[in-house]
Amino acid sequence: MEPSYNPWEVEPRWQEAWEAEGLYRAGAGKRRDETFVIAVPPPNVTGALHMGHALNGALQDVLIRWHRMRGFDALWQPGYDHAGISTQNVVEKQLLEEGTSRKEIGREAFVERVWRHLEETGRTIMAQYRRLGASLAYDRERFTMDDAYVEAVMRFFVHSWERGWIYRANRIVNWCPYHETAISDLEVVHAPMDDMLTFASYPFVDGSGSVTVATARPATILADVAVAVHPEDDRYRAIVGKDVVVPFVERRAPVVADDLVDPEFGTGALKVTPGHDPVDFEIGRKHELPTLTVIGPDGRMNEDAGPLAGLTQQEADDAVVAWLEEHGQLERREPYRHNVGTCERCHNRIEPLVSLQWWLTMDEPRKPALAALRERRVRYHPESQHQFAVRSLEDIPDWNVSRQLWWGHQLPIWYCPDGHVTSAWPRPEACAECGSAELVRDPDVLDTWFSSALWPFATLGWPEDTKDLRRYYPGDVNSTAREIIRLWENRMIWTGIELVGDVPFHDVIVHSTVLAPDGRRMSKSLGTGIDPLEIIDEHGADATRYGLLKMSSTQDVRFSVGAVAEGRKLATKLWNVARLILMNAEGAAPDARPQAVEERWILARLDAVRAEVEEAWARFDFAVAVKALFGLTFDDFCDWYAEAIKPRLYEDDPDAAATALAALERLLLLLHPVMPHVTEEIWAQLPARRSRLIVAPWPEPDVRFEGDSDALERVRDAAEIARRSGVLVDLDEDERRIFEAVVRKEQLPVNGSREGEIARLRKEVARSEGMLGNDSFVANAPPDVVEGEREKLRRYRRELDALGG
RNA sequence: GGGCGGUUAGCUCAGUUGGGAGAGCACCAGCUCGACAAGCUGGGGGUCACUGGUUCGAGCCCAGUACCGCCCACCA
Repeated sequence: MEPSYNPWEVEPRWQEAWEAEGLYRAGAGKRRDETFVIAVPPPNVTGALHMGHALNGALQDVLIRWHRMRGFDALWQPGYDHAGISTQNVVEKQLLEEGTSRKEIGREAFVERVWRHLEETGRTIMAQYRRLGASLAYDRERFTMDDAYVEAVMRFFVHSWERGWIYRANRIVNWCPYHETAISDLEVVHAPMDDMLTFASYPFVDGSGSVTVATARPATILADVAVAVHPEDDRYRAIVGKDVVVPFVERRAPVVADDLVDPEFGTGALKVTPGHDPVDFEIGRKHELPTLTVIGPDGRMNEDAGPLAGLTQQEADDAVVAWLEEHGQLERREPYRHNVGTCERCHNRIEPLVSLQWWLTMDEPRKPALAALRERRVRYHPESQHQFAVRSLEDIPDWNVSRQLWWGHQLPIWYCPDGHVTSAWPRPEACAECGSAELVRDPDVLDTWFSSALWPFATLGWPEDTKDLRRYYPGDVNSTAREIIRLWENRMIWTGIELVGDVPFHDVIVHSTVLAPDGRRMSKSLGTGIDPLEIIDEHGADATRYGLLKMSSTQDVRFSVGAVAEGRKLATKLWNVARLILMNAEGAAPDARPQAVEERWILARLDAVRAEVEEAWARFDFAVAVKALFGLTFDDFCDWYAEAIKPRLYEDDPDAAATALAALERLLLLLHPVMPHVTEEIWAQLPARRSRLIVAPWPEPDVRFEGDSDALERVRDAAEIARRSGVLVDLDEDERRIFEAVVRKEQLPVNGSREGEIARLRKEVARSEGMLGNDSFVANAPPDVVEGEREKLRRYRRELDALGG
């Protein structure tokens, strides 16, 4: 073996070998009929692997590798999302740099351009997942724009249409003036912004004075249709029902009462602009007010803004403020910091605009999903996220599914010259109502998440009744970030139930958010991002996986290189102890036939940790499993077992060699899901290996040594006492042999003294006797706790006795 | 504003029905002994954020306070 472990040479070699040998494919090494399926959350087709992907990849790979070793027919489905607005954004920026625009080159050329861009630079993440050692079924890569996938999306839309779930409505939506499309609430990011709050007085028509309102956007005064006050607000009770004159446009508008108004804010009187504010839209609807629009899709003032038409909002704000000042209706302006909605892709300010969009009602579709969650047929982990998922479904608003983009799935909606609307796929020959053949397709595309929602089954061939769909659906686990629950997870659940007749998976892991080391969010714009590939390059994939799994326990965790370094240490240690055993076991074959105390003990420990790790994997507690494996390797296997058998290995004891190989084999099996590369590399050098470790059978429970797990404890206690006091307590022959192998005489005692140790033990005895002498404790504490305390007291007394205390 | 989570050693974090306060890193001391100096052995270091409560007993349970973070959100 090489004298030192080199992950940079070993890891890529195994990654290539596993894939070339077909061991990443679905069902590789299967020994039973049950399936285990995870569909990877499809990353953006233009994106690069970030820390969240790496963390999520590591923990999904652990589950996949573990089940593969257990003999399941395991499938980890890879692929990409076309990411409508995000991808369109990338290509539009390129066009801008080239001095042109999507509008200039036209839709067809633009879409072609996107495809070309993807061919050149897209689809890089799966290569990066390979570098992490992620055992995805790369031969099955899918893309949400694949022909077959488009079929599924079209079928889903027409199905929803036929169910009567699709409708078109003029509503106020979040409008991105840069992309010129509606986006959903979930795509809006709120950010603090410094504005001015303008106080303007609106005179009453009857000349009886005026009412003052506060606004952050004076330009929208042009679309005001009312002033609203809270019905309980005594200051304004008298003016409800009066009419005011809207400044600038000098339009007559009523004062209405509505409890949506917050009496605490500003003056307690609100100008009502249904065309440009969601709250006002709602007030307008309740009071049957007209909806006026003065801002266009490009964010500028439109033709209804009269003299201000064509101005930017900033310019229009200034013009209106100037008008107010001139007419003595400007009371004051003050600085005002508040949260405003921005587009999550381009960070431009969102414009609430009234617009005609397609919607999917959620009343019906959510019901079976809610039932599935309540009956725990789908379970979110941790439990707090389950509650959140349920609440999200309970409060779910209708889904705006149309986007005014060019990159995406165009709606299968057709208009005839007479205005009839039909939804069909493929393109119908003629209008169903009037027979006209001059059908025009709706230009809008579907929300990206409309297609993502089908991921667990469209990747398996739905709507065709394929062999894969029958075998691998429903899947088992889905793992994702917290903010994706409403965008993706819940939607997969109700579409799965509706379209395929069953939930797509039974467990949803909501993994931790990895923050930058300083506690801030990792983000490109903040410059706080850490590239997981750089971490892999520096420390190796195994170490990175270990570190990420260790960081997966809490809701938010700061990225710590220390955790990765710990993983690297573990890989090196494992490599070295394997070297010790292999160099001294020539000619031996792995055979667990333990005679000696330390052999029974390590095999019992290996089995205890196997059980512990299985339990942790099963409840998705990755950090606990990884910690147990670290302790097993360092403390139990290397520091005690390997040291104890060293003298026997040097003497070419065949039993020691055979058992050591068997124990090492078991250790490698347990570690493989976390550190696949270093374990496979060692496995390949074991004598009489039967298969690759990646498909080797996971160890069965080993009950032979039950009770032997404590066999070494006496030796460890003796070592402790010896180090503290220099006194060797009574040991039998085997125990003495181990003691002498592990504990070096010249180090005894390092410090402390017999007297000090006796004092320490006497203190412990006093504490223990105090507890046991307390009747309340004996009466109220659980019996096993009391018994445990008695056992401790007996041990302290024994040790005191041995020391002559 | 709402929801969720956090506050334990210098740092990053464990602590599983309430009963000995821990790991890794960092630090200090001593070790080239036939796996490993990316190592080995030992050591120092904590008012478990704060206040009150329940209990024989609280890092853990309850109430409140402070600070931090994430997610969500229609205060113009």
